[in-house]
Amino acid sequence: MSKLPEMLTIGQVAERSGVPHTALRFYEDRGLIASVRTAGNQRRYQRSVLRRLAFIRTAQRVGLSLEDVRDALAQLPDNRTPTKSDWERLSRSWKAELDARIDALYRLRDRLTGCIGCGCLSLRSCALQNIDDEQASHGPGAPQLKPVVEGGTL
Amino acid sequence: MSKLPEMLTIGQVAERSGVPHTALRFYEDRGLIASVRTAGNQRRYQRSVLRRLAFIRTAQRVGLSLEDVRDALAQLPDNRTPTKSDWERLSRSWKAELDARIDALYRLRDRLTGCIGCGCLSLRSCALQNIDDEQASHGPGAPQLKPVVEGGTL
DNA sequence: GTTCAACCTCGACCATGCTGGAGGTCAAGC
DNA sequence: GCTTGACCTCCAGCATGGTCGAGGTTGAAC
Repeated sequence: MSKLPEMLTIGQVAERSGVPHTALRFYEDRGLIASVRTAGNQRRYQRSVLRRLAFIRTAQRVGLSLEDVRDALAQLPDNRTPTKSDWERLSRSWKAELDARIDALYRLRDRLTGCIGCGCLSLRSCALQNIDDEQASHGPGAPQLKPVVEGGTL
Repeated sequence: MSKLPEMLTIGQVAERSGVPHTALRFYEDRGLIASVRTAGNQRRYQRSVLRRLAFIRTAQRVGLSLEDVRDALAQLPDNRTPTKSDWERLSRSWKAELDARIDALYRLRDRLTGCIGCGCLSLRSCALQNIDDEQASHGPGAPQLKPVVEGGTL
């Protein structure tokens, strides 16, 4: 019957998670993880931080920003075990994001693959031709976008 | 029978591609696109640059770095129409990269989704528990990685 | 009670992927 | 031949996602 939660030091978290201590402080700064402090001002982490970190790192590997991750994790309670509905909310919002990214990747890959099939020497009818659709809402810059990819060479 | 290739100015490329001229110079600097110069030192682009740009932007949106893109595009010839085998090489290398990313996204999503199913109140048997595998080779930092996610709260 | 690794803060610095401005040149239209 | 917008180079700056080091404190072991 452990009443004391057995907190982890930053060094232990770094070692166990594989995340450098510098990054741990950085994540804390950005609100992705939390710690409590000892009387001497040292960080102590709940074990649950390890799972959060695994989450963060995995999400980053697939191209999500720390801000995305922070927003998602913000839906989970800091101080209690997440309920099923906590999970459902997080999961739903992530799923949409992940689905969108998977979809974009598929389209990119399939277009490329399609180009092998079509030979791509005459691109006028090639699937790649319409790839431009993708940038319609891409960041700042010139307004947009007469779809002007004519047949020719890449 | 057009003998003159009808080159585009940087402003035209910016407008048609939606990529700001500042970014175009940046990409050229990094070797992702090429231009020729007029007698007066102004850039002129082949129309094919539009397709390269569409490619670059789409790839970026799915999380590939400019370096990745540059390496991939480097396999295409600058000065002639790509042959089928040029395309096949590019396509193969990209496909592997994209497949890997799609896979990572699927696993992340499915694990999350799986957690709804399992309730995730007792995580000891949850798929998320093993998510740590993913970071085994993740960048610099502490060596690695006793797999220490115990049952508990996220 | 001293030692010494591990911890703290703060600020500088790095890479990537750009944007924006200064100061000057080019080129097409009148 | 002059105007004017589009172009040029170079360099500073910004956001993100960190790392590194200086200078000081903590805490567990001896």
